[in-house]
Amino acid sequence: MVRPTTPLLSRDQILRAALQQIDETGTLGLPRLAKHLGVGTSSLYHHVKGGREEIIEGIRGVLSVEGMATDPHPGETWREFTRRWAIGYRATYAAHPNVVPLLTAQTVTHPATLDSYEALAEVLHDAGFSDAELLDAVTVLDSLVLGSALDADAPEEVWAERGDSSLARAIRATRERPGDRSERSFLLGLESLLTGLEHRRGSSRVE
Amino acid sequence: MVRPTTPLLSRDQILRAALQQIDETGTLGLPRLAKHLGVGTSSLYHHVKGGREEIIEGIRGVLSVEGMATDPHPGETWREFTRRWAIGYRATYAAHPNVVPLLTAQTVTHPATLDSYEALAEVLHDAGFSDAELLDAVTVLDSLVLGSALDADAPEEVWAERGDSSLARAIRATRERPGDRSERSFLLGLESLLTGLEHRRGSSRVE
DNA sequence: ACCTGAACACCGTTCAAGT
DNA sequence: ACCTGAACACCGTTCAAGT
Repeated sequence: MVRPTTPLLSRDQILRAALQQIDETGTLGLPRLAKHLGVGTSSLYHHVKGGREEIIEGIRGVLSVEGMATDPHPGETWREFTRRWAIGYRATYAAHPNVVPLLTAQTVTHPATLDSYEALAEVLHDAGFSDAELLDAVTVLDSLVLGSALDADAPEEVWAERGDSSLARAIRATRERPGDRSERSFLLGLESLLTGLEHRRGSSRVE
Repeated sequence: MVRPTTPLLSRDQILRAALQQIDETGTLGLPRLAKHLGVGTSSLYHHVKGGREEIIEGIRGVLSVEGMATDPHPGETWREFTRRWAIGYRATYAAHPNVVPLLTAQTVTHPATLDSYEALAEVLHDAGFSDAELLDAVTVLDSLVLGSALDADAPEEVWAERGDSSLARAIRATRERPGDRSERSFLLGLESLLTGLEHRRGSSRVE
């Protein structure tokens, strides 16, 4: 078959299959992906002209749409919105830990992702944060979220194998799913940051 | 020449050249690296048996030795040591932003890096942090540092091109080297975390 | 022990040919 | 517009051969 009457592929289908492959294997291989879709490798390029890079950026878009906050609820304070923004952002990436390293290796260009950052910036602006404060806030929140998503992925067996050490002992002492520890310390960090931001905003406020 | 009387290569030499190549080009290619060293690609494997992966892990080791704190100074409080640990850790990676994505893609196994985490854990333990608190502290600090190192790498032109937006406006309003913003918000976040940790330790202390 | 060159099994991307 | 198969220029890794 050369050109089917109804397309065998769609952009969305490719992104979904790619995400699944990354979740399952930790890597993205185009030949493997095409095979899984029952198609030749070069066929992918008809739906995703930018190739591998565009596929990864497309996945970022899918995840952003699914998990990142964009609109403040009525009556929501900046602190509530920011918390919701950060928690949603992190949860989405923590659910697909293997994609995070791929995403961090390339620049954010997807509109859905950028829109979500913009929404956070606007909420902070309306709450009275100055330009500089707002920039710091977005930056530091982004850092914590990304770092936490990477951490959620990190295996802790390395420590178990090290035998006697404070860290190994602490890990053994608090038996739980690694993901729980990662999430709990993220939430702890998030509240600390929110408090820190609130305090700083107060200190340089004009009105 | 088949086997020179004095070796053409050394492990250290390879790691250094690899780091330089990543700094300059953003990627690590073994054929390119070997060519730069004036040697065949397969020669690398005599000094670094684990190949590409071991080279990257070796770079992590070099950077850890150079920049991560391991021993508390006399009279240093846990907060002072933790601050120094985090700042050194981040500065080292921020100085080589291109290596960070490569490092986050693979598990930490280098002893020098693990030793540094262990040193932090011990300081916190001695300061009266419980196992659970200590684990949270190390995790959240690690997250912030890694996330900040990634952020330091992110170009902000993306925003400039977006025209009118709160974030773009804020970036234009605070003209400065991007690295400065990144470092400043890291320091802000760090102090917030330290305060948060101090507060939490107090709340669950026994003695 | 250390270097070489060839060989192996892969990559991602492009493109002419076909409907 | 959409799929194919061949072609291109790469990868990282292994290994026998050589000193």
